[in-house]
Amino acid sequence: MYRTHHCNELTINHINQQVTLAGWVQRIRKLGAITFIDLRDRYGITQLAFYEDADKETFDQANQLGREFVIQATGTVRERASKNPNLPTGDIEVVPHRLTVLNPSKVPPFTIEDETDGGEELRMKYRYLDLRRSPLKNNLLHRYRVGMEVRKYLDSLGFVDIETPFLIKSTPEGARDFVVPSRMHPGHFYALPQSPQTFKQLLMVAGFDRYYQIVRCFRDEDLRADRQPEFTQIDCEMAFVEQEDILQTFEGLLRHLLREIKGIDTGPFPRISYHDAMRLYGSDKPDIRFGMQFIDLTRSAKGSEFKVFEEAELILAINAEKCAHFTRKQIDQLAEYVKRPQIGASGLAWIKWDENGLKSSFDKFFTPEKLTHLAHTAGMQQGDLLLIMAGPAGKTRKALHELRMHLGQTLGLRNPDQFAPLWVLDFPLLEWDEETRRWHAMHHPFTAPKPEDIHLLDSDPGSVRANAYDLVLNGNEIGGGSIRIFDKALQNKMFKLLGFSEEKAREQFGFLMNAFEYGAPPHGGIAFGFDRLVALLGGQETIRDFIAFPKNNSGRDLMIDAPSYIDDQQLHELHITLKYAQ
RNA sequence: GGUCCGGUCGUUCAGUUGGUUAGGAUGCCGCCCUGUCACGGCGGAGAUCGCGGGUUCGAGUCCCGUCCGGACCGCCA
Repeated sequence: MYRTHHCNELTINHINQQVTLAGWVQRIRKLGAITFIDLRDRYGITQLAFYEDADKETFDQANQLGREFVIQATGTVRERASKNPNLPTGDIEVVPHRLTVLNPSKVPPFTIEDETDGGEELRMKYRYLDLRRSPLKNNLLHRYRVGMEVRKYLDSLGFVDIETPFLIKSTPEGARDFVVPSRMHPGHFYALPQSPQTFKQLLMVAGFDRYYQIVRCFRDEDLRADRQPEFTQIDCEMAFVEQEDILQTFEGLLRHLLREIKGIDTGPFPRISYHDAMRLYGSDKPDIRFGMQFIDLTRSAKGSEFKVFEEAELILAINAEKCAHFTRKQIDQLAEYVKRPQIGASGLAWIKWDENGLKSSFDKFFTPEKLTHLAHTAGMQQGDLLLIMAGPAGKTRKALHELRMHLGQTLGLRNPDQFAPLWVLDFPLLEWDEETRRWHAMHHPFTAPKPEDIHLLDSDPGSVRANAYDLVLNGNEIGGGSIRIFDKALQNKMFKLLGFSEEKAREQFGFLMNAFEYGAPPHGGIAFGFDRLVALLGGQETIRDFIAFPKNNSGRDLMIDAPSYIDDQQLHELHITLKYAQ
């Protein structure tokens, strides 16, 4: 046995006991005739004290150690002469009489401290060292805890964890697939699942009723701070349910997590339709920790010589309460922000109401009476700053959404300790893709249209609403799902709308269509982005720090250096010839 | 596919109008130090300024290209 206790265990109650500890050398403090060593393991830190007078040999040994050496120390627990209240073990220290170096260490390339001096790239390359640091270590422990609570909750409701395959078939819908060449079938490829979607539906046909899986999914798209090419979903499906059953069940899941992990009870989640979310927030994942809902001024702002307003399809405003003190420079900076190419607004108009009365960026076009009327229509109070954007509807909503989020951030309204979940309901079933000039499934091709909208499928597909829902937390989509089509005829109709020939549909999804001929129950489900959920519950929006071995911005694993070339023999076996020389 | 930011001792940052012995902090090494816990004090070593070209009497600094990293847009049913 390498140790009798771990490094966060010993207290005043262990005084005079003989103990053996093992761990990493965190820090060495040499004071002349005393040397202190902070010994670290997963659980915490215990101070070792070496005295030249008492035990010269062990003292000399201790002075040979370096940072991150793995050592084993046997000695006596003593009460400290000067205690450290910041440490759970701060009342005691261990005075070793025997010291063993289990393994020496090179000097690490960055300091293993809570606030490390290492940059991102280096820490990714030496991820196993970065994970020794408390913040990262705690993130992974937090992730484990969230996962356990998910399992506890779902298990208590009779959900069954069933594994689904990773080597499956490529499908044209959705994201780009990661693809795996088949050695035994020349020219054939597996694809890694973007999600276990069809399999969980087949499990419903199989009668499993309530399925879940915390499962890896793969999408070959560009990365973001909150997006990795492989990521984890809490994937769920239920049979014999309506939308309301699913909302209740998974609202329960998030409430359970918030209660168990954060000690917060949010009460029932608000619900909003997709239509209203876009109207009031310009986003299908609004952050409702703060107000600043959109105000439609399209009618009331018209009727002047101000061309920007006159020619606009839509005029929207947000009221930044108590921001009338913003300087001209600050407002210009906001305008610059929305004019960045990523947002692409053409400008920003404003009305300021301070102690000197109303002032606007379009004063020369508006009479004072008209300006006053507009300010009142927008619900302004003295001290407020109204920010107005005008232009094509879609673009204006999007840009004002960005401005709202930016303001929320800079005004400190996006408090990571506050949790404001909501359901967004009634998503459109389809969206028109200008590029391919065809309809796309907004959620996925198996999503059921609302029964009352089915008659519009032929005449006005764009206005058909789906039984689809997203769970949004603090401006992040953390889960989404739908009631599925379980009727073969309707599913065929959907495929047709999406531009699949009958032959193509059978080739891609024939297995599902076949299954639907053998008694498919009504069913529906939801999937949560586990990494995102874990990060949000941890008070952050970057998922990378909650994944043990993540990929970098360009999809590389800097530690193992993947992806990489493979040798010709492997290529040969896989019947692959490279078009470009390495 | 595109936009923006960055790359300087092990690490992290500074480096002014182009002329510096390329600087600080931290880490590392050595000496001193009996109560530290971000210990302290003194001293020392440590840099092809990402790479390739160009402008110039002279480039870390300006220009072009390229590679790498980060953030974002497109993309992500």
